[in-house]
Amino acid sequence: MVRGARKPRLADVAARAGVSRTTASYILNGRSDEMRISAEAVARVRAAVVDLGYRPNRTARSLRTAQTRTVGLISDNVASGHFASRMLTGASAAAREADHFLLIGETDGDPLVERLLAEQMLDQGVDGIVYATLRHREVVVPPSLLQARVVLLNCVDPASGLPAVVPDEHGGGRAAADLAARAAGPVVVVGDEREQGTHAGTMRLAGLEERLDELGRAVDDVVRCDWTVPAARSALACWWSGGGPAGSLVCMNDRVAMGAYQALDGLDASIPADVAVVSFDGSELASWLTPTLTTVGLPFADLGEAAVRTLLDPDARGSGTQRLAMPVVHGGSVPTVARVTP
Amino acid sequence: MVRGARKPRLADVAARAGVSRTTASYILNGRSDEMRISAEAVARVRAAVVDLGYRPNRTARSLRTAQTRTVGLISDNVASGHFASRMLTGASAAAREADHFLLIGETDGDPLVERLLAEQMLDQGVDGIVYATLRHREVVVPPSLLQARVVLLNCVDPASGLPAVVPDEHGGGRAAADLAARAAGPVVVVGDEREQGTHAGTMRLAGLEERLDELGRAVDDVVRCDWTVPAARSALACWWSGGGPAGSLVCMNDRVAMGAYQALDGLDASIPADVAVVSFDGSELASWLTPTLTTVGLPFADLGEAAVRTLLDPDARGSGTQRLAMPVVHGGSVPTVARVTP
DNA sequence: CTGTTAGCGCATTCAC
DNA sequence: GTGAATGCGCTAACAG
Repeated sequence: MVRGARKPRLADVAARAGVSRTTASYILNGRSDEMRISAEAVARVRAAVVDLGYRPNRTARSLRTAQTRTVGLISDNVASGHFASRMLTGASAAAREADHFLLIGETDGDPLVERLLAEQMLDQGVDGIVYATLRHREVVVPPSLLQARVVLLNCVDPASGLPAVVPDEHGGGRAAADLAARAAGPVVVVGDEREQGTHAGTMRLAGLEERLDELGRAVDDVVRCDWTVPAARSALACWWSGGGPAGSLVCMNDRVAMGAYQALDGLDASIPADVAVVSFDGSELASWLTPTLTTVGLPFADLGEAAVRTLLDPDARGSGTQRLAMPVVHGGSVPTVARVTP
Repeated sequence: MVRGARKPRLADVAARAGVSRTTASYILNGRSDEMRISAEAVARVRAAVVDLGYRPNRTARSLRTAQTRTVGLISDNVASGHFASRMLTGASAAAREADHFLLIGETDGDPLVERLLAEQMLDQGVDGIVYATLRHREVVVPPSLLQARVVLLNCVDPASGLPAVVPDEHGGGRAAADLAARAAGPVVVVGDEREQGTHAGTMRLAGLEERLDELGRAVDDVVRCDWTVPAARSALACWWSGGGPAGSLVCMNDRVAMGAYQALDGLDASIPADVAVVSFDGSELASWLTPTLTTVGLPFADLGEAAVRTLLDPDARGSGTQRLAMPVVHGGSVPTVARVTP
């Protein structure tokens, strides 16, 4: 690149290559074959691009094409979520793969900010918007959003019929059932399934019950408490002192499991010999506990990736709701199943 | 807004208000006074804007002004960091305050991706770039970045002299010393201060030693281990069995502290009666432990906010390195200081 | 196969 | 105080 020169324009490239701007434009947009441009012209243009250090001006291109190659992501609190923020990782990776950029904005749950953000993103001319939530739940997307292509991430809006990408909580519940069933004795759920209006709790519980039933087992009790460490700790300690012991604990998330560990620590029950513990989330916390926690993971990065892919996929209009599998993260909190080794 | 009509342009607004595009433009850009435009014209234009539902086309404006009102944030792994992702929250909030958007991209530490991302952001015409890292450390920013305004976030590049925003680890170390000194007995540091080439460890240790010295105390031992739960657990358990007990433990981060709790759990030492525990990070984990952990917090959201503010502040060219205070998050793991109540 | 031409929507200089 | 004219850099009809 010639130093000190101003930023080269397409016209400069064309001039240096001895072709017209049109020709140069076609070549740079990969339409040289279609337009049957001479190989020689192509070579000259490419050389000129390198010599001049030419980089297309995306703003100008956007003005012309009405496409910005950016996608917006509006969320309540995703970036603040200690674990859910991986949705951003996945989303930004998928965007980059498709030669797009990710614009993010957080509303902190404020509908006013939400509306503002949506309008501004629309003004900015994003090619689409991902509407994400920290917790898996039902939402009503602000009407102003609907001017753009929208994909829901970790939430659903039944009324709108918008495409959504969510974890398969029901399937996760079934997976948890298989894990919990490895231990004998009563299966006890820890955590209120109706926590903060999320879908997660009820769907996990439904899957759990369905699969347990198939296995000839059942949820024997539910210890209702908030999905936090201290709440789970005290609720479970209280429950334990007032009733029979459990064979396995199914915790609504990893923090609840941590609380359960702490409660069990004060009793004479050891994990997994006396009681098995399974939970949901797949956060790093699981690997910090002793024994490590077996947990049905939330595939946040994959969710974010799938959402952006769907958004950018031209023929994914009414693709409905994609439910991504929740992978089991194996730890030491459930008995290992004996395997037949030849 | 008239339904079914195409998106109104400035010309439409001007026509409806009976003025020229120029006049309308001045009014919308707040230059009506400067240009001494009649109040009546202003009112007519504003009314037309509302009637038509006019929204300026930012792409066109950008082409004209060579400003996109977007800032880029390139990081290694910030969005994946369970706690550091709050830098994004702060950064996006600060951007929005300044009527900008935040473009994010993650390199996962790959220099190639980094270069690509930088080039693309430059092409995109961002008004500036925040270069962030998950861990506080030294970096060498890719030269291609230097074409734009750059502010470093949670890292420094001594060679470049680029403005940076980082936590005040040294001050944090001093704060930890005051906390640790509340307990009698040896002060023991847990965690290798040279962990993964971060600045954090050495600076925290330096501040700790400096302040302890002022208090007539000292770091009596250092238990070197990775900054993870299992490493800290086993290292400390081993250290304890091989030497004298400690009066207070200063843990290099909250996970190390969790490991320390686990190690202490297996011994006869209770927190904080027998041993005080202080750590760094201020993550949520601190509130999950029993007793809750006293920790010197990393102000991630503030860091992100300050970085974008600095980037967008026209007269913050060579503002050097801003060190933001690490706020103490008080928990129950150190003895409370007796207070004189009247 | 290549060049001419005309906008995309806006900000701004310069006459009136 | 206002309006006509120009160009930001690019794409894409349309004509040669």
